[in-house]
Amino acid sequence: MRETAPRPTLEAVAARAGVSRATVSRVVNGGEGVREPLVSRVRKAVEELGYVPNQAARSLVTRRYDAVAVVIAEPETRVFADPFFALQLRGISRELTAHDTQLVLLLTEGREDHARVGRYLAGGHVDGALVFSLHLDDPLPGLIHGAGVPTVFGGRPGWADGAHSAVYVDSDNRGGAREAVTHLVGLGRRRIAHITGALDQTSAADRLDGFRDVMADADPRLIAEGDFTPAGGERAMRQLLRRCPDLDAVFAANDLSASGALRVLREHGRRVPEDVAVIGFDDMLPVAEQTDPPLTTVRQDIEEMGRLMARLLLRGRGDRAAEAGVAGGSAGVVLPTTLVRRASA
Amino acid sequence: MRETAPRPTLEAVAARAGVSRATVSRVVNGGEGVREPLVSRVRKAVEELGYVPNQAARSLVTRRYDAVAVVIAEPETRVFADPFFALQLRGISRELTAHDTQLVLLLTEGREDHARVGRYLAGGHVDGALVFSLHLDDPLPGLIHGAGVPTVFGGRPGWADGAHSAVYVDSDNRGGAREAVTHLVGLGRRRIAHITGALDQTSAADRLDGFRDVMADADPRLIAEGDFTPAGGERAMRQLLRRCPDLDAVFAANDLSASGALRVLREHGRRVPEDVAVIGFDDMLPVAEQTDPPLTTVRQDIEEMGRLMARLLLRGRGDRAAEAGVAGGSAGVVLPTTLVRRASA
DNA sequence: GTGAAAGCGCTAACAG
DNA sequence: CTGTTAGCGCTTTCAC
Repeated sequence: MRETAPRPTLEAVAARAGVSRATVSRVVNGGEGVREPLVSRVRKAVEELGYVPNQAARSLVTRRYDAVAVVIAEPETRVFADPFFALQLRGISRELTAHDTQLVLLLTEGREDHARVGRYLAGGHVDGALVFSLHLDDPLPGLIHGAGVPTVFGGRPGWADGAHSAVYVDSDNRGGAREAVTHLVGLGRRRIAHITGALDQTSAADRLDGFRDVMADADPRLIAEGDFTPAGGERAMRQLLRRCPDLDAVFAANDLSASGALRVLREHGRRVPEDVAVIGFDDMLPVAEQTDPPLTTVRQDIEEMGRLMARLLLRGRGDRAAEAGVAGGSAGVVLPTTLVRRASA
Repeated sequence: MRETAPRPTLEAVAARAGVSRATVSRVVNGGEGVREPLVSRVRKAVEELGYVPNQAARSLVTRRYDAVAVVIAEPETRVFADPFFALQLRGISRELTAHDTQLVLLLTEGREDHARVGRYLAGGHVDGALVFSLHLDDPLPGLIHGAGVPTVFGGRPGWADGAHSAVYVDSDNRGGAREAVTHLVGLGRRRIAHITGALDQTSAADRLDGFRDVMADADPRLIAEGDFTPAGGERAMRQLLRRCPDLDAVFAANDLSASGALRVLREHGRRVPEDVAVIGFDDMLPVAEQTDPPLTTVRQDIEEMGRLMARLLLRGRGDRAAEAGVAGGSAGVVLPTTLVRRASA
């Protein structure tokens, strides 16, 4: 990359407008306390020179960056192709933009990247971090902790040890699952199966808990482990049909696995919902509305979660990691879910 | 957001190691020209204090940022849910990471955001920009031009006026389309229709051109405008069936619209590929492999495109916008496509 | 090879 | 209200 063209400095603008650098600085930062003849002279000079403040210099003294990092761990490659993140990112982006704050996306693909991320966060680039902690054993939270940057987590973090406090935003996974299964029971279904998500993620674990809340004494063979993918859903569904051919309903941990399950059910000649009722989770429109039949599912407002994360961080509810040990106890915001009825259950 | 915890400075490390700031700086930046007793003393001090260089201060003097902006315009909301971007981003991210460079994602949702992006790019945050110019009339390229930052475009930019030169990476959209249609012809199909993409994007226009290359004298009613979405594909397919019930093949501008077309064909009792052969574009696995029947399609290596964009920028082939007017002529890299045969054609 | 000193572009007291 | 003066934390000549 070649050098960037030299840009005019405050000094240059000051000279051109015939004022001091301080005055230009004031005008550029809102113009408070500068009288009229000057303010427009300065504005004119800024315009003519195409002056844009150098953020590095500004941050050096203000210690503000007007930027927030979004950290996404991507151990499996599938993660980013998931519309889930796209939606959450959009929510975040919108909220940040409204606050004139930049979004810096940090993707990590493995442990090698952790150090880089830690350096970045500690190196004075951002005012805070939004972190998606995907897996229970993820070392990332610890690193971010060390960087001493205010942080909000997306989804309930996995470390239940209480050693850290954490601000996070999550959906009511357990409650949503409960509602789905209760709905199936209300439909008169008795042999209700569950296809789990990747159980090293809290969302999957919480949905399984919700299933168990309602089906306390369920046949353990009615629970098959999936991984949030259509392929995983297919695998799990085949397993279930083999183990319990008499099942009459399936609650899948997300819409993607539900779509896989639907495919297998069709393959086996089971009618949905007549023979087997199916409920998903997420209400990911491009999936849930396009399946055959359209999917009954538990909706979570993913974009709103993103927006909320950003809002919490910006409002200063972001947890200063350095103090985390002191406070103890987590401060989570849990968003409600709603059951969306379509044709599959 | 609360203040970030105070971090140790070079000064502190120097004091602790009993050397000057200059020496610490040298060690931190590779340790060239510092003798052994000192270098390890400094390393130790760095370690103990948890020192991380302040990038703002560093950039202020070096004028390097070790960061690259990725600018994505998102006029329609659908854009980001598209796996296309996810893949391209991953390619970019991987390449940048390999060069110890940060990825800063800038999402723009409308003209209001343009100024913000311009300021960001000009404000000294990044060494260059990767820009996805989605629409022909997008004002973004101009703005980025003004920021005077090296830039590589994703996809051939729409301004064909030759006023700007531009470095870009694109797929061989026209050639790929040609290959698809030629394949259909080879299959003995004679009434071949085309569902276009959003024609204000060069990729859609180029694919249409490729279609015409082979079907020079095609019945104009065999061309229906789509918009790269499944819904658009459905609409276009209905239109085509109404206008030309005798069609025996469809080339859709992407897999998503092909999936919509398949749905409509099934609805109308047309067998694929027996009655109507269908070919898509992209080879977006989650779509192309899951359709019924699996989709024959033109593959482009999207992730590689992203990687290549980053590589070009990093290698200094990035176009210094300030000089763009001088050079004239565009420097584009066009990646080959390959036809992937599945069941639909 | 190492340290001293200057200065990157900006903001924030502090005078006037 | 406006200008003057110090730095923010770092790299980089330039002497030693």
